[in-house]
Amino acid sequence: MIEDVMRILVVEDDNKIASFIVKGLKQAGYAVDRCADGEEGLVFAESTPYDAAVVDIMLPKLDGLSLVHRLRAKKIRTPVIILSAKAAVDDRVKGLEAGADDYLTKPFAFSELSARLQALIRRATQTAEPSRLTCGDLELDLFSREVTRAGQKIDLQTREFALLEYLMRHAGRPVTKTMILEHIFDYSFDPQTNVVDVLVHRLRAKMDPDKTRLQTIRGVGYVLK
Amino acid sequence: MIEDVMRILVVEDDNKIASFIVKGLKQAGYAVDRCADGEEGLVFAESTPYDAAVVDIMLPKLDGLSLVHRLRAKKIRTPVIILSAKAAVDDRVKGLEAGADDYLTKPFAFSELSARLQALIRRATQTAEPSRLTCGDLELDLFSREVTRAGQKIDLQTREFALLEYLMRHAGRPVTKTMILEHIFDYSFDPQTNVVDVLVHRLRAKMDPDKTRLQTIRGVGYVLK
DNA sequence: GATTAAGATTAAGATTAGATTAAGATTAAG
DNA sequence: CTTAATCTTAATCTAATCTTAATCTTAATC
Repeated sequence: MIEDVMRILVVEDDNKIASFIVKGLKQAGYAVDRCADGEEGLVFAESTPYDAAVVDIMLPKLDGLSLVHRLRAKKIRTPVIILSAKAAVDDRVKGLEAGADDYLTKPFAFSELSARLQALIRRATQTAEPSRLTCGDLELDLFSREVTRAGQKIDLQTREFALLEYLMRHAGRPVTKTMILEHIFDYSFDPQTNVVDVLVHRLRAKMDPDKTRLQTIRGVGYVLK
Repeated sequence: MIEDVMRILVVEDDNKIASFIVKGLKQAGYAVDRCADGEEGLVFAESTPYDAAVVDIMLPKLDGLSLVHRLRAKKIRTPVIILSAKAAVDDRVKGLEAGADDYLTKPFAFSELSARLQALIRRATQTAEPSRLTCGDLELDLFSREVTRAGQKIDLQTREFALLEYLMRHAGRPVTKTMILEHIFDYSFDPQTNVVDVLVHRLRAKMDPDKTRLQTIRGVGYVLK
């Protein structure tokens, strides 16, 4: 199965809490977008297929419960965890009624959020993430973040690692520059630069200098053989 | 450690009692498996490293005492609480002779079972837990709180010690800043400071000034090699 | 073979994460 | 209550890594 990096949407107006969540999730290897109010959150959640969303209940413009409600009305079933200051049973019920999948009261430990997110995603996708990808003599361990080629350890930077992971998940299929731009750089438009070319070059230098595995398809993009 | 949910095996043929115990334990945060007869219980207990087992004495196919006896014969030391209808001293003795760790007579309050389980697990993990961690030439004695590197004694402050212990327990795997923040500082929100960086720096200065062992993974955290 | 466009390569400058330091605050010990 | 140890904060410094842009190479087309 072809899987990308898990994408999480965080809708939270408090900058401190938001940055705490975003940082933690990024460190855990998720791609994270953050919105500061409900309306923005709705737009994002509608336009991008996130693997899960973390939504505060108290939000400017459009509150969390209404956000979830509207999403569900539009048949968007992105798993949602509601964050709330109140632990009241009534609130929990309201949240679940609105169509949320889980409910967490502040303050919470990040590890708890992380565990619940993972559980939600696993439930939604019905698949346990493999912790290691292989492709020929290439091995990539998602957990320890180690990459080896023919047993030789290779040190990669964050972006390089993300690119190789992406390529390995699409092994044998062409990966366009636009896809890379979107997934690794979070650009939704062509920034008219050669960032991707430079990144590919750096990755190749470390992991496939002869270009035997990571090949160019002119006019299209790249393939990992 | 949050990631290690305690696993409990319940071997009880009476569905009512079993579901009462299982529900309660799950609510208390344990991962619970249930078997309805002794043979099945034996298979489960042999194949999975449970943190504890709750075993009824009267069971189809294989009674509770024999089950414990066979487990012990196979050097499986999972702590076991025996459940029995009889409060007789004689029975209690038999249970303990068979290798059980505790004995509870029906009917019992769930809180009592829970308390005894906790006590058992604590006792078991304390004895099972090594009093000293090693990682290459690094040694950390949890009892005397002494740390040595290549035999050289190193004086660490409380936080530094806690961090090193945490890193050693996760040796070879990346430990994110958020994990450290939560585990060592008990912050459930990003305090927007560099406490972790400073702590890591202090630990390194004392224990690995060359950064050969405690390495940085940019954008993620740290690894102890 | 000349022309042109895509991609590769390189290096400089900008940016950012992390390292280092030190001062002030806090806590524990005497 | 005083002192010493330790912790937190914040400012500054350093090095990793990202981006840009210029130049070079290769492949396709006429």
